[in-house]
Amino acid sequence: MSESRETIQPVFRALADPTRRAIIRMLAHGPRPIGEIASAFAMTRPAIAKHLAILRDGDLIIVEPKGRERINHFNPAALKAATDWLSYFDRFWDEKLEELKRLAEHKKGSS
Amino acid sequence: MSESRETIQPVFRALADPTRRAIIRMLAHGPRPIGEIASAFAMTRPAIAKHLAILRDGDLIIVEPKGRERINHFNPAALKAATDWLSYFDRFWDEKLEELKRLAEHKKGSS
DNA sequence: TTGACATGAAACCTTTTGGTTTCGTATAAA
DNA sequence: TTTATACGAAACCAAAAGGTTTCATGTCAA
Repeated sequence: MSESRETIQPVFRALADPTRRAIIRMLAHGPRPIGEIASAFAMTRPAIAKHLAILRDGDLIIVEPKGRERINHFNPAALKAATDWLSYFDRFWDEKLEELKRLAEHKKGSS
Repeated sequence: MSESRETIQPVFRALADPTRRAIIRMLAHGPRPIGEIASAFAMTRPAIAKHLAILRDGDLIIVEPKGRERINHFNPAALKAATDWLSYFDRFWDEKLEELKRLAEHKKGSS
């Protein structure tokens, strides 16, 4: 009842940082080694390496060792956990909309 | 280009904590004052108050002052920003699936 | 008007986060 | 077989996050 899957925490955690979201967008357009990713940001390679570790933890990227490089691939399937969690609230939309509308009316009346 | 809206950061930040996600689920079933929310968790009221502040920052809840109570209402509309961000990646699904499939095959071959 | 209650707010503490610099190591290339 | 390159890993640091206890305040109810 509490949370559909325990795998959801690492995903939402990964999505919480703007740099990591930017990395996801970048890798969506094609796999890249760390060095190439790092050169696109105003921070050092080790900093990016940590972000990649967190993304890996959420299974959002998969690493392909290739010679002395390590190619990072985006794994869109991992986003499904987050999407599912969010879609649960679709059914509350109409109901809550009415509730909040009434609330706004009252507030207007008492101003 | 970087991020559809700057309003997305407070939303993803709010969603990153399991307690806050639990509060959202609770409030989806009906508005509640702080005290009632706090009594459902193994932490103090001020701790919950901080979580509510972060949720408010992401516009995920709206407060209705009512006498000496402050009723917290869930605002599902605020989740749209996150949903939209995620849905952008739907179009990469098939493409990446193939890419990762080939990757898995290669790995199998070289083990 | 006095007391109880629901809450906000401040001060404080510990752990996590997001970054850095420095160093070690495996692979590719000269 | 050197040398350059791409990376991982460790040690360190400041700031943010997630809690706590304590106190002040506004509102309801006797």
